[in-house]
Amino acid sequence: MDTNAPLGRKVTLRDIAAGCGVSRATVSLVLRGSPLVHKDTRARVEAELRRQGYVYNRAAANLRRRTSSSIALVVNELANPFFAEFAAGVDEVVGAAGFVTLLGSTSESPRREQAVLGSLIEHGPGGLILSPAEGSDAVQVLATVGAATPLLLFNRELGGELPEAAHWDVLALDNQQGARQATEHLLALGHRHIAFFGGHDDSSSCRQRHAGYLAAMRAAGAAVAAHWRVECAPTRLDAAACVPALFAAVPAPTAAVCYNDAVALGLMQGLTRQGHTPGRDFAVTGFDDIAEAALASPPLTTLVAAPRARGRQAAQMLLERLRDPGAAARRVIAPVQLVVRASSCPPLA
Amino acid sequence: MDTNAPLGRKVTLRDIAAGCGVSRATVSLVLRGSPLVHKDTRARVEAELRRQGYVYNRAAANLRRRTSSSIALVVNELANPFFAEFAAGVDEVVGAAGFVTLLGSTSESPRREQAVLGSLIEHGPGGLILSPAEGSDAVQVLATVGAATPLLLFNRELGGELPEAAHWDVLALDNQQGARQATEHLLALGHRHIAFFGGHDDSSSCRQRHAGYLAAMRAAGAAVAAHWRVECAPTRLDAAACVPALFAAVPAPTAAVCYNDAVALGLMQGLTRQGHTPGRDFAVTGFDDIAEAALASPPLTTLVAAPRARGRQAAQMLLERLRDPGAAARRVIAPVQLVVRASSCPPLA
DNA sequence: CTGAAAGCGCTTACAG
DNA sequence: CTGAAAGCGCTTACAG
Repeated sequence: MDTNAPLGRKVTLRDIAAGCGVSRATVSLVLRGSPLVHKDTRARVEAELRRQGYVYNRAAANLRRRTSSSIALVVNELANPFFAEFAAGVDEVVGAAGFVTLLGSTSESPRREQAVLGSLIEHGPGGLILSPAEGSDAVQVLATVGAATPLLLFNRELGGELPEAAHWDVLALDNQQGARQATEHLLALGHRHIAFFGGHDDSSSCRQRHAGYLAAMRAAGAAVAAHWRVECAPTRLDAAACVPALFAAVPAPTAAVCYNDAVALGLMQGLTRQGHTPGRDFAVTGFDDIAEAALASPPLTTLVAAPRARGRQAAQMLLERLRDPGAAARRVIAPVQLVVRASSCPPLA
Repeated sequence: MDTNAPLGRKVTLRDIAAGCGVSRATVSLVLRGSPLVHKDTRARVEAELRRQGYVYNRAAANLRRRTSSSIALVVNELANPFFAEFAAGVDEVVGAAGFVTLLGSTSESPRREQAVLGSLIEHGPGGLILSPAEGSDAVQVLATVGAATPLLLFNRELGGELPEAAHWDVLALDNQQGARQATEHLLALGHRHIAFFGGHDDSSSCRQRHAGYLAAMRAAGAAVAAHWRVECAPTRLDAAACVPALFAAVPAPTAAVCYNDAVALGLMQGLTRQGHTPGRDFAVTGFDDIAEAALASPPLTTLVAAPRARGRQAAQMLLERLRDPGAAARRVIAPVQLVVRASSCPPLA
C-alpha cells in the first residue's frame, strides 16, 4: 500500500485507471473477475489496486446496479441472551452470503421500533428481519417499511389487521405445543394444581403458551383456578415481586408453568422468600433454555428454543425470499423441545 | 401512501418533483429542511412525499456528499453476554446520533476478522469499533481497514508492532487493577495459597490480569507456586476439565483468582466433581459479572466491567473522533469494581 | 425563492 | 479485448 496516499481522499477506480493507463471500465471488469480482460492487463491492474490500497465502494456499486448488500435486523433487546444468540445466528449466514447486517434494537418500544425501522430502511437493505416489540402494529410497520422490501417476522405476531400489501414471511416458535409439553410433564408427576405464571396476555407468544397450558389441563380433566394465572412483566425482577399473588387464595398451586426462563428464575427467587423451596415443595418449568437455566439452583426444566439455530433459519428464509420475490409467503413454526432437569420438578408429595 | 405505486421500482426525487411540478433540487431542499423553500411549496412537496410513500435513499446522498451514516462494530462473539451488552450499548448511542450499526462477529478467529473487516469497510462506515480476536495483528488490520477510517480498539491490544499510520483510539478495562483487587480480597480473608486460573497467556487481557494478581501476591509477600497457574480456554467447559491440574502438586491452593466468570463457573463445577465445596473449602473470584455470576451457587464474587456502559463509552469516543479527526489518539482505561458476594469466598479455615 | 447542470464512484450496454 | 458515454439517486454551487 502506498503510504503516501493522500489521507482523507479515498482511492477510486479513476486513480487506478490513471495509474496503469487503462479505462475505468477495464478496472471495473477486473474487480468483478470478468473473463473479458486480458491476463496481462488484469495483472497490471491488480498490482495497481494493491499499490494504491484501493477499497471497493460497494454503496456506489449498489446504487448503479440497483442492488443491496445488506440485511437489516431489528430485535427487541440485543442484550437479552435469547436475542443475542438469535442475532449471532442471523449474522452468521448473512455474512456467509456476502451481505452485511444492519443492526437495530427497540427496547421493546413500538415508538423506538418505528424510528429504528425508518432509519434502517433509508439505508436500502435487501430485506429485513423483525422481532416486533410488544404492541407493534402491522399497518404502521408497513407504512414505514413499504411493500418493496421483503420482511420476515420472527417470534411474535404484529397487532392490528394485516394489510393486503403485506405478504410477509413468518418464523415463530411452537409456543402452544411447548407449553403443553411442560404442563403434561407436571401432570405426569402428579400435580393437579398448576399455575401459569408471568408474561402479559397482550403478547401473542404469551397467549399461545397460555393456550397450550389450558389445552393440557383440559385434556387431563384438571380444573383451573383463576388466581393461578398471574401476569407480570417478562423479567426476573417483576416475577419475583408477583409471587404472593399465586398464594392469595386456595387451593394454592403446587407447580407453575412459566412464560419464560427469566420469569421462572424470578419465581424461584420469590418462592424462597415466601418460605417455599422450589424443587422440593414446588415444581417450576421455564421456556427458552437461556444459559442461566441449567445453572440455577435447582436447575430449571425448560423448553429449548435454540435461538441461534432460529437466527440461521430466519436469515436463510429471507435470503430465499430475495432470490424469489414472487413466491408465496411462508409461515414456519419451529418446534421446541422439553429438556427435563429433574431437580426443578419434584413429583407431587 | 399511493397503493398503486409500481411495486419493485422505488419512488425517487424525480417522481416527487414531477408529481408536484417543481425541480428535484427543490424537493431535496425540502427533505433537508432548508429555510430557502417557500412555505406553500414546502407543504405541496411534503404532501406529495407522503402520497407516493417516498423513502430517502441515504446511500445516494452519502455518495454525493461524501459522508457516511454508519458505524461498524466487530466483536469476537456476539452471543457472549459480555459482548451482547457491549453491542447494545454501542447501538444505543450510535442510533441516537443518527447513525446505523453495521455488525460483524469473528468467532475469535483472526482470519474471520480479516474477512469481516474487509466486507464492512467496503460499505464505507464513518468509523469502526473493533474488539480484536485473540492473535489479531495490527499490520494486517491496518492493511484491510486503511488509515482513512477511524478505528477504536476495545478490550484487547493487537499483536505485532503498531504501524506509524495507525493512530487508533483505545478503550480498555483496567484488568491489572481489577485482578489485583480480587487477589487482595482473598489475601485479606487469610488465603496465602492462591491460584490464577484460566485464560491463555497470549491474550493481552489475560497477561494483564495475571500481572495484577502477581503484583498483589508480591506486595503481600506471598510465594507463588508454579502449578497455581493453570491455562485453559476461557470457557466453562474447558475450565471444568482443567481443575485437576490445580491439585497436581503440593501445596494445594485454597483459593483462585479466575481469568473470567465463565472460567470461575467451570472451576466451581470442577471442584465439586473433585469432592471440594466451592464457598466452603475453596474461595473463587471471577471477572466480568455476567448475569450468571449472581445466580451461581454459591454466588460469585467478581469484577464489574459494566459492558453496556463501556459500549456507550466506546461509541461516544468514536463519534468524538469523527468530529475531530485531527485530535491526538486517546487511550482510556476504564476502572472495574469488585462486587463481593461473600458466599463464594470463605475466609481461610 | 426556484431550476439547470455537474458530479459523488461505480457499472453496463455499445462501439470499435 | 478495451474505451467513451450514460446513468443509479442524490446534493450543491451557480444563475436567474
